[in-house]
Formats: sequence, C-alpha cells, structure tokens
Amino acid sequence: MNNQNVNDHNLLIISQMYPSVYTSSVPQQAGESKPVRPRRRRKSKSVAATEGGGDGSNGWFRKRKLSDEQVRFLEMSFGDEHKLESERKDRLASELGLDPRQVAVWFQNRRARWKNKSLEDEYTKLKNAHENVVVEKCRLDSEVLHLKEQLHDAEREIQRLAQRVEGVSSNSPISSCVSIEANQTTPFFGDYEIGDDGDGYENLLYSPDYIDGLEWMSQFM
DNA sequence: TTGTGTTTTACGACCTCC
DNA sequence: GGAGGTCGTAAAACACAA
Repeated sequence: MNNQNVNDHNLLIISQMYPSVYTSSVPQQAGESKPVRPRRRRKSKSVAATEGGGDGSNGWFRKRKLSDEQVRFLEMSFGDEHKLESERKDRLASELGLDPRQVAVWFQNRRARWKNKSLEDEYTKLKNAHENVVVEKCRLDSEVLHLKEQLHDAEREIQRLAQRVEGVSSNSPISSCVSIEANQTTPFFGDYEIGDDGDGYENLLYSPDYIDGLEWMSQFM
C-alpha cells in the first residue's frame, strides 16, 4: 500500500467511524438563502477543497462507498418500509455508524432505483401484452379473410343456382309442363329431380305462388 | 493502462403535507 | 415554516473491453 492508499484507507475508516466529521467537511450550503432559479451547478468538491484552504490531496472529499454490511442492513430496512420516518432514520444511523443525512440520502436514491425498476417491469409487461394483442389481431384478421372467402363462394353458388332456375323457367313454361306432362317425372333440371319424392322441389313447379331465383334459394338454404 | 460506460453517493431545487 | 418527499444531475467509484 502506498502513502496515498494508506491515507485513503485511514480516511475511509475515520469517515466511517465519525461520519459527522466527514459530512461536515463536505462543503455545505445549509443556511444559504434559496432565491435561486435557475438551478446552480454544484462546484467540484476538489475545487471546493482547494478554495476552502485544503490542497485536495488528503482525500477527505472523496465519496465514501457504504460497506456491504451497511448496504445489506439498509436493504433489509428498505424491504420493510420504503419511507423513512425520522425516528427510524436516527436509529439506523446510529446502528450503522452513519450520519442520519447519509441514511436519508441512501433511502432517497434507493426509492429512485426502485421506481425505475418498477417502471421497467411495467414497461416489459405492457410490451408483452401488446405483442399478444398484435398476434391475436393477426389471427382474427386471417379468420375474417377466410370467412369472407367462404361467403363469396356461397354467393357465387347461389347466383349459379339462381341462373339455372331462371333459365329453366323461361325455356319451359310451367303451365304447359304441368298440363301436358302432368304425370311425367323425368329428370328435367339437371342435378335436380322434379317429382313428388318429398324433397320439396316439386313445390317449385306445382305451387300456385311461384317465386323466382334468389328468393327461392333463401327459403331453402 | 486507459478510455468509457454504469452504478453509487450526494446535493440543490422544488413540491407537498401537517 | 419545517420536514421529508421527488427529480435531475455531479462526481467518485467501479467494471470491463481494447
């Protein structure tokens, strides 16, 4: 360990044992009036040390990282309750050998980290939900497409059948068909047999209230 | 070793609540 | 009006690739 490291190490121990000494050596603006807006840039602590008469080489202005044990303790406390009432702050400070201000600052920063993490988690959840919705939308779109195709096919089929029916009725007048060939059951409509076999088609020819093409189809489909 | 990005500690400004 | 909160940021400490 060189001199600088020894100094740093000693100062670290001192600052941990006597946090108030450490804290008081950091330039404070407490008591300063706060009329100010816009926000002032803080002085570099090394600059402040130099201005304050120090040479900045003794390292007192260095930021002190909390020990693992202190952090673990603070984390446990944070786990219990995110807010820090002053009694708890003082108790934690004395138990950990820290300045109450350090405990307060640690909680402030910890809350900020927790909030960031929560926002990140929330963002991830929303992103996943959005992806699922997009996938579902694609599925529904393709289903709609498929159903439209089916509908189109059905309409074409209806049209085809209607045209056949209309063609037959114009070429072969029902009256003559009925009067001349009243007892004839010859297949006359191609795929459709005309007769009294109970399929209902005979009604088309023998019904007194004859209806045409699409209307007819709509009754039987 | 050094440049660079990230994390941690600390603070100032401002806000809210009692 | 003071205490304690958030927010934004500085700067030290740290991690790590080149």
